[in-house]
Amino acid sequence: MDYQRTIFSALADPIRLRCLALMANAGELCVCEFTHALDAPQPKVSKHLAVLREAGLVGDRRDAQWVLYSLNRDVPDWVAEAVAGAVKGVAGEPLHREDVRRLETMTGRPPRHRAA
Amino acid sequence: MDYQRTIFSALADPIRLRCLALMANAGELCVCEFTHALDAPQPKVSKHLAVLREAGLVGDRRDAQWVLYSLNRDVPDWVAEAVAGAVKGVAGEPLHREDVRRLETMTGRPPRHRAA
DNA sequence: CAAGCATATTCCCGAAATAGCATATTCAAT
DNA sequence: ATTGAATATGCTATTTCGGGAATATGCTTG
Repeated sequence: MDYQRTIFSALADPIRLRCLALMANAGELCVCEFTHALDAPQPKVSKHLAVLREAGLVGDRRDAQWVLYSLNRDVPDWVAEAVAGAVKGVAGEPLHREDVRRLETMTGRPPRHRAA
Repeated sequence: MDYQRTIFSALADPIRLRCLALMANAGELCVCEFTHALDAPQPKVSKHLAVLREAGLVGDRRDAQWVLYSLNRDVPDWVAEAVAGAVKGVAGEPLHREDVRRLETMTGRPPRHRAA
């Protein structure tokens, strides 16, 4: 039952939900993109992404100086369902629209390479 | 964004997840049935049910000396989706099977009346 | 190797969540 | 009115969580 707790605890934070919604929307993102879109301090963002990673909800890969995070699709069905619900819930929020806008107007975003 | 946090925080506890799974399985249940099925102290169960109620995930009604709790179906779609995922996740756990067994073998369960 | 950017980690603190125990409240029956 | 069962609440101790600031690590380029 610890696993369920881990999953839902990971979902129980606005910053983490906003990160998930951004990834659902834009695919792979690096930490500085989250930082910019959320308008939040980098260590804070980094720590929250670590929580998502440790819960197995996201994967990360290094590309040059960036670390790119993306949704992990390889999760149990019920987890995917819960995450889908979470993302839909966040997508309806004005705050999320602002996040998307800030992301899209961000300058100096890292070049996009293909994932493995 | 506080609402999302409330919902997922409510789901981020094993006792509460087990309660939800029991209700999904057996419909309306009174506190003493939860207490017996979960094999947990009554005040603890009562407080966790209060968290679920305050999050809007369950409803309660009084019937004579009992208070009956049941899943609230009148929630946003994304909430229903998240809860469905949670319940599925719990349903696969051995612990939940034991909860169901303890509930079914419980003696002195309150008589079932019809809800309004 | 030095410098600079991107990211992760550590430390400390205040806020919030949880458990356990005792006690209060509510209702039914006598 | 009193008793007993069912439920809720209050209190305290403990733990967990999130934020902020500083710092460390890793990668890239010159």
